[in-house]
Amino acid sequence: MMQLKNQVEWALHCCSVLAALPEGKTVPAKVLAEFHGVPREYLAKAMQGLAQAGIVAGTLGPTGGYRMAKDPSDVSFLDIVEAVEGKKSTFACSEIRMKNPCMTKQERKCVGERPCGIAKVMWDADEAWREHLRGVLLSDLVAAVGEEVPSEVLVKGEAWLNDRC
Amino acid sequence: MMQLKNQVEWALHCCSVLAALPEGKTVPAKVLAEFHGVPREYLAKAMQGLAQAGIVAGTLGPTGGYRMAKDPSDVSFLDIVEAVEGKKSTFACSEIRMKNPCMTKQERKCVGERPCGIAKVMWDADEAWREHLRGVLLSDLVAAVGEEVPSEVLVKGEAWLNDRC
DNA sequence: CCTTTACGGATACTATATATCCGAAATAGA
DNA sequence: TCTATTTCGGATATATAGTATCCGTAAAGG
Ligand code: SF4
Ligand code: SF4
Repeated sequence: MMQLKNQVEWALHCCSVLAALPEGKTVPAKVLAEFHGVPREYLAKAMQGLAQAGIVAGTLGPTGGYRMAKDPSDVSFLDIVEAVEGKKSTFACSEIRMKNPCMTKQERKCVGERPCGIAKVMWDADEAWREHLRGVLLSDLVAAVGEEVPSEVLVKGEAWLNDRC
Repeated sequence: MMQLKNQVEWALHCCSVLAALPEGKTVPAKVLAEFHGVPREYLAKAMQGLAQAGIVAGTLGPTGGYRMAKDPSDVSFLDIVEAVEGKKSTFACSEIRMKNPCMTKQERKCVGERPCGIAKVMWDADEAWREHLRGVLLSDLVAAVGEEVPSEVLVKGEAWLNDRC
């Protein structure tokens, strides 16, 4: 099916929340999970991925939780996606040419050294995908949310968060 | 892991073989599988996908097999990829906003009707990927193979195919 | 008539995604 | 100091999708 894990969607949403937070404030995974209606333990794994990538920072203890580790204008969609999904190409080449029964060992080696037309096209397509995600920043998302979501809803959400962390 | 099925690679290779074939000639799935060193029955499923998409045509009976159903300059990489992989977007949106506990039913509906910033970015990235694959034709691949692969290897492969169909 | 082929459905096996659980270390507050 | 809370990493279980095989049917050629 070639689908991104659902953790990617969650991570993007969580980042958009954290990026809009006042300086110094932290939100624990438990609250983020309840806010988005997703399983706490599994979301925690995604947050750990973001933390390892240096996008968010987790602080321990009561009053602990997550906050942004970078400026939102310095984090791209690609950074977030790759932090939880990994950086592997969508096209896995199994070096099928090497199995061709009508080539000698030497010919296999020769062909194997040359760049492959098929793989190049597929990898370039991946790169076009990444390039598009690289071009959109977390700050853009925050701005879009500010415009698209009614302010009363934003205020209510903020109050809800303040209420539990 | 977000990877294309290996059938995609096989399908691309098979198409590059079929597209280089002399007019009227057909190659059965059994031979294509042996030529690429992949399981026959599973490759057959991919070929059926290509046939359903109208890219190749299968003919029954002895001396039967597959041939191109379209001109190679009229078939894009995207056509082949989508024929075996499907057309679904890599980003599946689970309408997470609807689960937010601090919104009323009415507000959920309102937000749900507006275009979503996150989904739009992800879908646009997919479209950039598709656009790149749309731009490369099967005829381009055939030409590249003709240039990259030593002619003696091509001749040997042709002879190998002639030998069994 | 017999063989070969594509085709479609059913089935088994394997890898990945999804989800949960636990113990350890850190930290804030009583 | 003690307790509660949190992140973190590893281990484990379950569900789903990818991989692979099998079989019966229909069509076509020799
Ligand atoms: S020809 Fe290209 S796509 Fe095929 S196996 Fe080789 S490198 Fe991979
Ligand atoms: S906000 Fe966008 S990405 Fe998130 S659930 Fe809604 S449509 Fe999907």
